[in-house]
This record gives sequence, C-alpha cells and structure tokens, in this order.
Amino acid sequence: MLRLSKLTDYGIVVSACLARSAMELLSASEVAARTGIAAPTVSKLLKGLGRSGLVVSERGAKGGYRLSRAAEDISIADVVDALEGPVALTECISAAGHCEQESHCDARANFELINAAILDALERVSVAQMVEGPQRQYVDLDVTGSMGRREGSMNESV
Amino acid sequence: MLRLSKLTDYGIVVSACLARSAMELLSASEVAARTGIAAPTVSKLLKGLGRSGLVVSERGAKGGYRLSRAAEDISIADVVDALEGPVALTECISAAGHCEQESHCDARANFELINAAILDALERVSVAQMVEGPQRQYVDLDVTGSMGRREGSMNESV
DNA sequence: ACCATATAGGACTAAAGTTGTCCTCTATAG
DNA sequence: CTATAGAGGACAACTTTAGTCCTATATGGT
Ligand code: FES
Ligand code: FES
Repeated sequence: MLRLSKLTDYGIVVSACLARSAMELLSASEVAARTGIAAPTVSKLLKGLGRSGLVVSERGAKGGYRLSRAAEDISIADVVDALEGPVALTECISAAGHCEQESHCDARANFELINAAILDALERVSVAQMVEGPQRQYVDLDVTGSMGRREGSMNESV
Repeated sequence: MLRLSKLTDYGIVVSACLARSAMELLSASEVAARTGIAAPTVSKLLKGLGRSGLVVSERGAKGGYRLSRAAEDISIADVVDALEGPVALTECISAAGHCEQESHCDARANFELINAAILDALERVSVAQMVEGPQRQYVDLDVTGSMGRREGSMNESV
C-alpha cells in the first residue's frame, strides 16, 4: 500500500499526454482517446488540474487544454498536490492540533522528516521526464541537488 | 493525501511504545493505556505485527508482546510493510500485467524509481529513532549511504 | 486441577473515501 | 445562431478502512 489514488495515477498519465504534444491544444476527448482512459474521467481530471493552474483551458469550439508551463517545470509533486491536496503522510502532519497525544509525541518530528523526504522524491521527477526515456534521467538530475547516488536500487520491492 | 492509513500510523506508535520498554513484555492493554489508542485496535495491530515477525508474543497469564529484534533494526518501512503490505505507489507497480497500456507506457519505469526513493526514505528511519530525539538523527544517519545532503527542507509543505 | 489472564484468529458492522457518470451552464468558432 | 467544448457540481455504486466482538488456546498461580 501507501499508494496514490488511481485517479492521481491517471492524472499523471494525462499530464504526460499533454506534455507529449508540447503546446498544442488538446480536447478532453482527444486525450481520452490517446490514453485509453474513460472520457468523463479525463474531463474531471483536467478540470481539477485547471483549477490548480497546472493546465490552462480554452473554451468553445476548437477549445481544449494544454500545460500552463514547460513540462520540465511541472513535477509529479505538483500533479499530486493538485489532485489530492498536500502530501501528508499522517493526519498529525496536516491537521495542526488534531492529535490527542501531540504533546508527548516524539514520532511527529520524525514523521515530518520522512514526509519531506517523500515530497523530495516526488519533486525531483518532472512530467517531462515521464514522457521521454525513463531511468537515467533521475540519477543524472541529481547534480541539481540533494539525495545523491542511488544507482542500483530499483525493483527492491521490500 | 498520499497518506498512511491511520491504522499504520497507530502501528508505528505502538511499535515505538514497545521500543521504549526495551525487551520487557507488555500486554496489549498496557500498550493501549500508554498510547491512548483503543484496546481492541491495539490488539489487532499487535497481532498483525506478530504475524510478520516484527514482535513476538507470549500467551497466557503474564503474557504480552515485545519487539523481536533491536528497535534500531526495525525500520518504518518494516512496520508499514507488515501492516499494509509492500509499498506500491501505483497499481501498475504491484500488479504485473494488470495495466491496459503497460506496453507503451513510459511512466512506469519512472514510477518505479519514485517508489524506490520513497521506500528508501521509509527504510532510513528506525523505530528506535522514533522514541529518542527527533531531527538530527536522520541527517546524521546519512553517512550510511545514499540520498545525502538534505538539510533545510522541512515543513516545505508543497 | 482449576481459574484468571492474555494472545490467536477470524467474522462482522459501520463509516469513510474513491470512482466514475451525468446534467446544466457558459464561452467561442464558424 | 448553432455546434462544439470546458466549468462546475450533484450523485450513486463500489471499495477500503476502522473498529468491535466472539471463540479457541496457552500459561501462571492458587
Ligand atoms: S502527533 Fe499525532 S501521533 Fe504524534
Ligand atoms: S503501466 Fe500502468 S499506467 Fe503505465
């Protein structure tokens, strides 16, 4: 578990689809056709992404959607955030004083660290990287910042 | 979103509680009292953790639970894994050929990378660290391996 | 031997969240 | 002025999650 909702998963696929067509305007039904996702669902996703400003829309005949900025500048974290709200591993992290034991809870600070690390992972991959080849991009990108050296660790499914 | 189920969250708190008492045997109701979590729920969690071998139990009067190994050797990933099953960000990752578009899907490989990164974050924090002070442990631990240098990035809630 | 205590395991209910569909309203192109 | 396409929201079916409870089994103490 610890999974993204399927809707968010689709949302990423939809974003990738738009990224593939650069700045072309694509209608929701066109995206649906290309991705194989049901049209009303695609529509719903695009609306959601639009509300968060990740995609821009044009109404009317010949209208459609396109990404609001370069695919390189949109991270997976952005998409997740747009569709599911802020990443918060536990309730305690999002809800301020919501937890009964908050005061004597050592766990909380550590949860926040873990949360930040996950967020980091999500931010480090852009939609652009999803459409072009996989793999190495991630490692290469590493020159940009933290979280270095993690070569061989794929498929280590716990 | 992207959250751990509350049950897993509690599971971590319960594990931390056991860790605090070293190798003492604690009954489920004792743990419930200390953590403030409802007794039947604690019981359920401990049973689950027992099945995965993270805690060992002793039956009968004066029975109870304790961690099966040193708290330092139990990672958050272990606990999550025990209670929710393997971490799999998307359905495609866990289910082999379950996805319609699997063939022409560039996203998948990248999802696996992200998944591995998250797993990494979860593995890098032990139950022992949850009970002792927070914070610095995480950064310090970094000498052990990958994913270095991530100082100032807490609370950056997307 | 017997009783009190405590876990094992699983059945079951209620609440919550997720998915996917549909309907009405508004905007734009031709 | 009509056909097309998005905006926004209502909503029902379905799936998961959370929490409770009951029976069987094991152990320690009297
Ligand atoms: S603050 Fe909620 S469990 Fe620690
Ligand atoms: S393999 Fe399922 S969406 Fe890519």
